[in-house]
Amino acid sequence: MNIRIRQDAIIRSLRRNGTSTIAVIAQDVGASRRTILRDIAVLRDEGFVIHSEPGRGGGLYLDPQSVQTTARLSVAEVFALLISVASMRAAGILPFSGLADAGLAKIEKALPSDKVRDLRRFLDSLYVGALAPQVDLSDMGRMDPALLPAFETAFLKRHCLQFHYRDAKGAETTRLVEPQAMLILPPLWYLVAWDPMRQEFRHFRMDRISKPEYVEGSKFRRRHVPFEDNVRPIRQAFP
Amino acid sequence: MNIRIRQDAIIRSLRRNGTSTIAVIAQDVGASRRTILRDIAVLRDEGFVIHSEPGRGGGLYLDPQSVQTTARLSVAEVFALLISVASMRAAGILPFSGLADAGLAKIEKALPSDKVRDLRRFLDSLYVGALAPQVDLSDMGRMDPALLPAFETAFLKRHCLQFHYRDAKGAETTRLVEPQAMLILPPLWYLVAWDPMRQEFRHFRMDRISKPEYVEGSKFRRRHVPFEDNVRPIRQAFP
DNA sequence: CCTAATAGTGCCAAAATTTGACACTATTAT
DNA sequence: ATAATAGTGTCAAATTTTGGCACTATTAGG
Repeated sequence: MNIRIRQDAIIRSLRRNGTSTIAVIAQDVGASRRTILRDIAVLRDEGFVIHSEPGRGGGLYLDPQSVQTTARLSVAEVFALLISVASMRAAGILPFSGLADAGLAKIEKALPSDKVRDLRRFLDSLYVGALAPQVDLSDMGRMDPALLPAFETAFLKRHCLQFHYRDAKGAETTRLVEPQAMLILPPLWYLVAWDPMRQEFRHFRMDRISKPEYVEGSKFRRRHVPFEDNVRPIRQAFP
Repeated sequence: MNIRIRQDAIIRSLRRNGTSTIAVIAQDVGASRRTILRDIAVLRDEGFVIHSEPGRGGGLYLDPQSVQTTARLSVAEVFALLISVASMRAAGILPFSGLADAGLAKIEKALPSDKVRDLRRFLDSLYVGALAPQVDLSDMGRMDPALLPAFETAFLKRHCLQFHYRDAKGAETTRLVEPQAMLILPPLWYLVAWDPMRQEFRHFRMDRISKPEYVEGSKFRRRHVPFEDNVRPIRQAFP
């Protein structure tokens, strides 16, 4: 049995029975007494506080406060959580916001120091998404909110996006691009993307995009070109 | 060698070299090509985005956005985060809820399974019954819709905007700025603008702005400075 | 077109790690 | 004194991981 699953079973058994003995746990999870002892040593090492009493009538007891979790979150995930908690608190409707903050503080602290810069850089693409779903204003009139999911997916999975694009002269073409960021300059939304056909970054007005679909497993080599060096000035995006 | 340690070494190697090949990594960490390939499959499974190109001149590239963090959260903290995200989603106002969910799913997965059940049960009863109704979307408010026209004009005509701003401490100042974008983190709106006096980008909470008026014939050139180097982190925008 | 260099997969035997059994020590209640 | 418990050390057996090999697919260059 997978060690992870077995350790989970041990914790479960301890919690269920309150106090337990190694023999009982071994029976419970279907492993030998020796193995359970080894696993418990590991769990203690990982921060679980497991009290024990030797002797007749003795046993094990899991300190309930010591239940912790480790999870590896991507910067994007941390950010999504940040947005969520910050917005809720700002709205004054988040109970336990102190706890949520404490949790997030831990997560942020666990980010390697150079990732703080990454986090800021990531703002680019988030700027966009952060705004996206519910902006319900006459502003938004010019772009179809139904388009957004495909773009979100494309950003996050880093897939190519294919769509129909009607340019300023009304000519319609099919594009296959690698999305880099969303830029919102009310009332227009722009997709900033690498166009591999033309080998350059382009802005696409969202209200001129139709039938988007993301193409899994991009057949184009990814651009690792720093964003800021390659995006054409915003000015040019304005017709 | 321990698989965790080896995977860390692979990530380190990828980050150090930017682009790399399997053969080089294998040399680097002292394992066979086959093993590196297996490890990379696992890393991808765990959320690392590793791009690859076959063929002569091909190789691997670790997407910097997939940088991950490990943090130990107590059950209470996870709980608070769950409430936050679930409430936001229930109210339909959480952007990138997919990401937040993914993050929380990871956290939950790392919790003993009975805890997860407890959390879910509690959450279901909580957000349906208590939280969701409190989220009032009409409260998009906090910002006066009457302000928008002036801002729209400023954006479109690319004029400077002057307004009164009351900061977190209640102090009121007059600002003259060049609007760049609107950042919407419901229910708060932020104006992202270049402040020529202070020579930096600033966030202004819209609900703290009053008496806006645009100044025709801006004497300031519009800034196209990349966001990431100049915008203060969103977090700091929340007092 | 051909060749070299690369990512990726399937298979299997060898290598390494984990597990279980057993013998042991120390502690405690009856 | 005895029974029941936590905990440790050792070693062979069981299981998992690893490396080697043969393979396919893709790409760049000659």
